[in-house]
Amino acid sequence: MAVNNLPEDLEPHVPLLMGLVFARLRDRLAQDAPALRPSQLRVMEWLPAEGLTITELAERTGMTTQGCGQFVRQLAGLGMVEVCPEPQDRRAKRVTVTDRGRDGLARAQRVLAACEREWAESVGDERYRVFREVLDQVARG
Amino acid sequence: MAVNNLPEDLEPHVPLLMGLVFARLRDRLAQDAPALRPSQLRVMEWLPAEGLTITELAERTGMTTQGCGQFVRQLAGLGMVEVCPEPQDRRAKRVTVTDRGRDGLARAQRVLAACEREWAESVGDERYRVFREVLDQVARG
DNA sequence: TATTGTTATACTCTATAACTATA
DNA sequence: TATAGTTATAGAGTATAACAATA
Repeated sequence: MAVNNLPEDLEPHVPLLMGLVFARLRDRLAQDAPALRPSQLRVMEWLPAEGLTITELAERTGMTTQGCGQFVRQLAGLGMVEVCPEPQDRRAKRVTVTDRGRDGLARAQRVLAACEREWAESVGDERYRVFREVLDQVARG
Repeated sequence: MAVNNLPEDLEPHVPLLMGLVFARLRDRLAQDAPALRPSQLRVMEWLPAEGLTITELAERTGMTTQGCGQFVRQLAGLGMVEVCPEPQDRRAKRVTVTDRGRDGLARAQRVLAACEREWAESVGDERYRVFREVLDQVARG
């Protein structure tokens, strides 16, 4: 359960509001695309078709290689990614998305897209477009 | 370290962008208002001057009473809140913010406000106003 | 030596279950 | 019997440190 009944007159700060949005998205994903948890999604999303090594994936996601390795093992156990030795460098491993993984990702992305469409309809397309642009600009610093 | 170099042409989804904003805020708070961690802030913020019982605070924050109790104990240990028995109901405890807690909160709120001012300046006041409104509307559902 | 990945360990942020004391 | 709070335990999502294998 997340906070839901914000006092009408309160002006909450940005992280509180974003936390509520996160909770809403988490619930929708758990409902409609439960095969991947949000944290797993966050890792999977960065894998291109040709795959990446664990170190490369860790860089993309902003995690340590250790943390990333743990997620890769988890995801491999779920059949979402495949881990193969790299012939060029026998230290490294190449992580690629499986069909199952692609399906899980696609489902999650459809859920997120549906949420965004609902929001845009609720607040107005033009206002939502501005929201999206500002969010992107602020996030990129 | 969080993801920072998003590919220029990529259109990332909302939770990814919000995650980046969160990371930015977390770093700023750790730098300029380190006395309270974000999760502690999230609990403290809901305490009015007259205080609340743990059960009431748990409702406000959307946590379980157990989780809330743990934060209250932590915060009491840091001198940020004071926990007194309720004379009317000897089962209950009243949690109130101390001077130290008020100071920590005020510092954190100043940091958040400064971030928002910077963002507004960067993207334009009117566009930031729309962003804030849409975020509020989406968060409240 | 530097890099890739693993193992071991630990910390934070919660949750659930079982309990105690009071109402 | 229901409610306020605590204790015990656990799981998710990371991190750091130390290591092994390879480059």
